[in-house]
Amino acid sequence: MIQSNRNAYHHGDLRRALLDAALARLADGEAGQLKLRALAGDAGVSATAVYRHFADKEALLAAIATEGFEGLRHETRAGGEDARDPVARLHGIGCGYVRFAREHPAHYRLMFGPRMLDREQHPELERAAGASYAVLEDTVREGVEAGVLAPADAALLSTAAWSLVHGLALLIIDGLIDPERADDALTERITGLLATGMESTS
Amino acid sequence: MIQSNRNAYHHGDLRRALLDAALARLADGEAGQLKLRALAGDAGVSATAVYRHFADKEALLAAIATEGFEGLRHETRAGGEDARDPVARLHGIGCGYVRFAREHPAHYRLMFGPRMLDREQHPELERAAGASYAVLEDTVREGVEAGVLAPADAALLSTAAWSLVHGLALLIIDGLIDPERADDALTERITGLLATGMESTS
DNA sequence: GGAACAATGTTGACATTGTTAACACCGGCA
DNA sequence: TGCCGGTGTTAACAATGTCAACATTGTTCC
Repeated sequence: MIQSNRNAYHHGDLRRALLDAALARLADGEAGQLKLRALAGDAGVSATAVYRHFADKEALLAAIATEGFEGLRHETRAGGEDARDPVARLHGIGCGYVRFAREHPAHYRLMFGPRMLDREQHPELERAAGASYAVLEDTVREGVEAGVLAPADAALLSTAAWSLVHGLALLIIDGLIDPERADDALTERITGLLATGMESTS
Repeated sequence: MIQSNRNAYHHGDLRRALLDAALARLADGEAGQLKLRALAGDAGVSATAVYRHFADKEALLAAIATEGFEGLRHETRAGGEDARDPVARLHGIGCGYVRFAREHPAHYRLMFGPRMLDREQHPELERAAGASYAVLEDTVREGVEAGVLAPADAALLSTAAWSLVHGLALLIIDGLIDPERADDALTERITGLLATGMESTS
């Protein structure tokens, strides 16, 4: 386990360094596409060295997207943590979701940008994405079982909630919603509208 | 006004031909990026001829996106046409919206894909996008004025509705929702959940 | 300890693609 | 008729993903 073997040739953990470089560029805005040569340069390494750690560019992007989904999972979980009932938890999750997208717009776009078909070729991505969705899904199921959410198809409610926060997140980071308005309060009020329709009317 | 001057040199309406080629490729799925050389080839013309009609690739994409927004406007308008009250009209609009995305996935992705910042540099795009959004917005306003929608901030209701259909549309075309389930009925049930929260509770 | 071997980097080259520059053709107007 | 603007062509360049061949290092086994 070498951890920082900077002997001018072997890098130590180039894979990690490349991912960090990519994350840094995403955090900086970096409107356009990530460029392998640039990432390699950031890591102080030759362009083709990338291929020792990633099959191709798509594999690298998949790895980044995977980490994004892990972050999204944490943010949503944290958002719903100190909520008493499932409905309040859903609100927290929704706010966490949109907040993640707002704080990491380029990263979020990458997560949902490149055709999702390739997810089937990147099991890690598939798993991470599923895990992040499960946060929402599980809470909805909880709510249905607790009787506070309409006993409709639970999958339907999850899909609706996901659609709402996903759409809102994208509209915000694409600048289609006035950035002034785009804060937690907006998310809260909007998710509140859907929550009303999801609540048990019994 | 020459319309089909195929004298081996001057094309007649290359601009239109290029756009049609692009639309055809989008309709064919065409997972990746559109390539200028390919479009030029489809039109039977040299790669650089494109630049006589479009400043650059982005301008061509903007033109395509513009036509997409016009199509979206028509589809949503048609969807809400024969509805009696504003709420029913909103349902129709939502279904039309998602249907457009389902029927033209690549086109829809292009419309929202490339950073929206450049919209400010493409007035046509800006206008078309605004007009398509107005269909939804106007109907919401109608509903609020008619008293069937909650007298909350009308902009909030519009944003919520847009978020929901936009998110749903993207989840569907990105394959994140089981294609089996993705039909008008799904849209209808999901928009129904939000509509409940938007309706006037007086 | 030393020799094979796997892992990891490097250089050089190639194909693709967007884009520009310089030139060619065509149709209309003075 | 001759010029000119609009339109299309070829040649070439730069950026970028990727591969092949080679170099270097770390490891493992005798």
